[in-house]
Parts: sequence; C-alpha cells; structure tokens
Amino acid sequence: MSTNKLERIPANPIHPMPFTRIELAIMSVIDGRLVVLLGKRARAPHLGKWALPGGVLRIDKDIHLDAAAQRVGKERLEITADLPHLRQMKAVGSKSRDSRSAWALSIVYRTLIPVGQFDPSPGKRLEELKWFSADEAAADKKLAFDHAGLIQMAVETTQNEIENLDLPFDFLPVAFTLGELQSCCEAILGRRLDKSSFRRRLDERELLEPVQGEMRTGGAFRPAQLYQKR
Amino acid sequence: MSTNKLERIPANPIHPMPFTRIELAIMSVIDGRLVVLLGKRARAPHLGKWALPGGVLRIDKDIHLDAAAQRVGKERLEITADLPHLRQMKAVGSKSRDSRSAWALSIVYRTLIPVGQFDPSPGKRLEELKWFSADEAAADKKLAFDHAGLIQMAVETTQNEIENLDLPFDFLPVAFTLGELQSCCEAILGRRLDKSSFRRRLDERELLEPVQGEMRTGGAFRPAQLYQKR
DNA sequence: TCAAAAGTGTTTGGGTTACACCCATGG
DNA sequence: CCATGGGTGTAACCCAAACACTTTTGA
Repeated sequence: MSTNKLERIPANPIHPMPFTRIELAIMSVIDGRLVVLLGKRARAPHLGKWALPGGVLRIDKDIHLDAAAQRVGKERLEITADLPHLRQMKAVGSKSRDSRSAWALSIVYRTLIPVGQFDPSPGKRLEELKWFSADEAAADKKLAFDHAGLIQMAVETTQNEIENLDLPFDFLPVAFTLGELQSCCEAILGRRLDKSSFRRRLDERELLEPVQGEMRTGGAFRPAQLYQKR
Repeated sequence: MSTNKLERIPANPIHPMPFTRIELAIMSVIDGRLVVLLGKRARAPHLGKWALPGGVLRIDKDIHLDAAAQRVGKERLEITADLPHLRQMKAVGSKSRDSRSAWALSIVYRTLIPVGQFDPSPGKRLEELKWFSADEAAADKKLAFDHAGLIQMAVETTQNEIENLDLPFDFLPVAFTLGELQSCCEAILGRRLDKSSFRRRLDERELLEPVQGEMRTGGAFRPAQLYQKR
C-alpha cells in the first residue's frame, strides 16, 4: 500500500517484549477498617505467599488495559460483574521482577468495592482469597514481590481522593445516610471527621441530594434522611 | 530444583506480549510559556506527524522502567546526561494503538527541563525536533496517536505540582532570585501570582535559603538576593 | 425520661488574596 | 529624581476545625 520503505512490523516484533501482567489492589471497608484483598499463591514464584490478585495481559482477549484489568478481576475473583471504580495506579517493571521471565512489567490497578455486593472466591492459581488490614499489609515484609509497597501506594492514593471528597459512590449503596457516609470516610482515612464541617463541605460541592421522603429508622434515635449522588 | 509441578516459563512466554514503548512528555519554559518537545516522525505509522519522542522498551538494555525512559531520552534527543525529574505518568495500551503491532502499550513519562542546559537534536527516526506551546499541542487534533491527550495530562499534572509548591529545582539554575522563581511558576501555571503570598508560602515551607552575600544586579533597580534549595 | 444518633449554629484560627507601601539602584 | 523590580506589612476573606446545642426517635 505505502510507498514508504518501512514496512509493517510483524505481530511478534524484532525485540522480545516484557512479560506483562495486571495486578489489582482491591480495597474495601470491613468493621470500620480499610482492608485489601490478597490471594495465597498456588504456584511459583513466591509459592504460598500472599499477593495482590493479578494475571497476564492477553493480547488475544483484551481490547485495552482497562478491559484487561476487568478480565483479570473476573477470573481471579470468580465474579461476573465489572469491578466498579477500577483505576490505573502505576506501572512497575524490571529485569529481576519475576523469575518466570527475563523482564517483567506489571500495570497496577486499584479500586474500592462494597464488600457485600461482590462475593469473591479464589479463582485459578490461588489457594485462598482473604481480606487483610490494609495498613498491616502495607508494612508486611513477607508479601510476594513488591506488593507491600504497591498496597501502601494504593492506600495513600485512596485517602487523598477521600480528603478531596472524591467519594466512592460505587462503594456505597444507592441511598445512604450522611452518618454512614461519614463513617465510611473515617474508616478509609483512619481518623475521625467533624460532622458539621463534613456536611458543609458536602453541600457546598453539591454532590448529594436528599431522596424525597426516604428515611432510615435504625433504632432508638432520630431517623436519618437518605441521600444519593446528584 | 523445585518439586512444584509448575516449571519456569521460558523467556518468551506462552502468550504473545504487547509491543511496549516509552513515550516522553518533555516540557520547558521558553519566553514565559510552557512548551513541550515534539518530534516529526520519519517513519510510519503517522509519518510526518508531530509526536512525543519515544522508543521501544528493550529488555536487553534496560534494567527497569525508569532506566528505559532515560535511555530513550538519550537516544532520541542525542544527549548524554540523564533527564532530571523524569517521572512516570501513566500507561496506555490497546489493540488498535499502533499499526505496527497487534497490541501496543506505552508507558508515558514527563519532566520539566531547563532549556539552556540541554541541547536536544533529533535522533534516529526523527526528522526534526521542536518546542511547541504546550496548551496548543494539547488541543491539536493533528498530533500522532493520542499524544495530544497525553500532553494535556502532563500539563495538568505539572501545574498541580507547582500549585503545591513542589518546585522544579532541577529546572532552575542552582541559585536564583525569588522573582525568577515566581516568573517561572507563573509561566507554568499560565496565571499571575501574588508576590507577597508566594514568598510567605515559600518560607513557611522552608524550601529555600539565601546564598550569603550573593546578589543579582540586573539593571536599573534594586539587586535581588539569590536563593538556593535548602 | 433517657440514651443515641440526627441535624444546626457559632466561634475561632490558619492560610491566602489583594493591595498598599517602602527600598535600592542605574540611567 | 524617577522608573523599575525587590522586598515587607496589613486588612479582608475563605474555609474548615472545634464544639456546643437542639431535635427526634425507641426503649
């Protein structure tokens, strides 16, 4: 077609390419603590160690990176729905990263998911899937690869988002009380927030709207107005 | 060695891997404007179009991603020194990204460099290397690939850093006046800053220290104290 | 009537903007 | 002596923290 002397390079290019994977830092809030989902590795390298769930990028299956991350999530967690709010965090790669290959590259994604709504069970190549305290995992020297550091970064990035009121709406039920929202943010940040200023910041930004007539009557106290994303 | 039935995967793994590249968003300030360095492509695809300088990840040459970015910078710009302040921005990848391969992945880096200190000249596969207004490049529909969008992101990320007084020290001369620093920040942000509050913010953060006895006598006005990174 | 959580208002203080003003120098 | 950029001080303002207070419910 082209008169250009430079022809199309074959699908398998001249230079060998890195072993490319997706890793997922999936976080949630359980019992008022930020937690991260780790899988126990059922194969080498790092057999038996806990690691972020991940998988190989499949150029035959994935149309782009985000789709690859969703596919890996579905396979490893044995779920059918997309992971909400899944965002790319960073790429890490080096010669010595993974003994399975001369050069390994991982694209790391992170998300915050509602723990009730998904029912992760260990997919292929995982012995077990378990929630760990995110803070403890970030400091755990025994995790596979450099995953402790990646968890640390995922926690910090998520906390920054919450500080800026970039709220995890996909994480919350469609309607929720302001108290529930505040507790959720406090769990992620690991510190208490002031009710009054939290609410003022929320309505200045016009992020929420009340669900007309809907209240939550939880117990021996005043019922709370339900809100939803505007 | 291992009793594990799962053996080491060969260097060239079972699944074909994506064509993996590094792209560089190299910015600077010229005549009070934020600019970005683009190369005119000397080969397909996008022959003749302007694009971010970039190159293929070489697993035989690069020990990790950051090193790969430095190597690509040296080759494309024909320089010998490392690019200062070079930071990873994001990874983009998809099936249709690059016609040379069935699946292409790019790891994009960004930096801000002092325009005087480096003397970029077009390396292999580039016809010409030129500085463009960053704002105009970010809006230019005729750039190769999705590079306009990447430039947009690089500009925004850099502006956020400056807002937070994460200053481009590698960009500045070792000693500089506060006026020069302020002008530089104004150029990057594209808006004027208040002198008084700019200085107050600087010394609250204790980022700078005066260079004892050193002043800049520039013209028909009071000489300015020189400062350096603390 | 009491505990508990919802919801509101008011004070205080940190930090930034806006702007006025003096300082030092070469022409 | 004046134009110019360096350098300093102050009042106004915005935003959020802290905290006290009222409201509404079930037990």
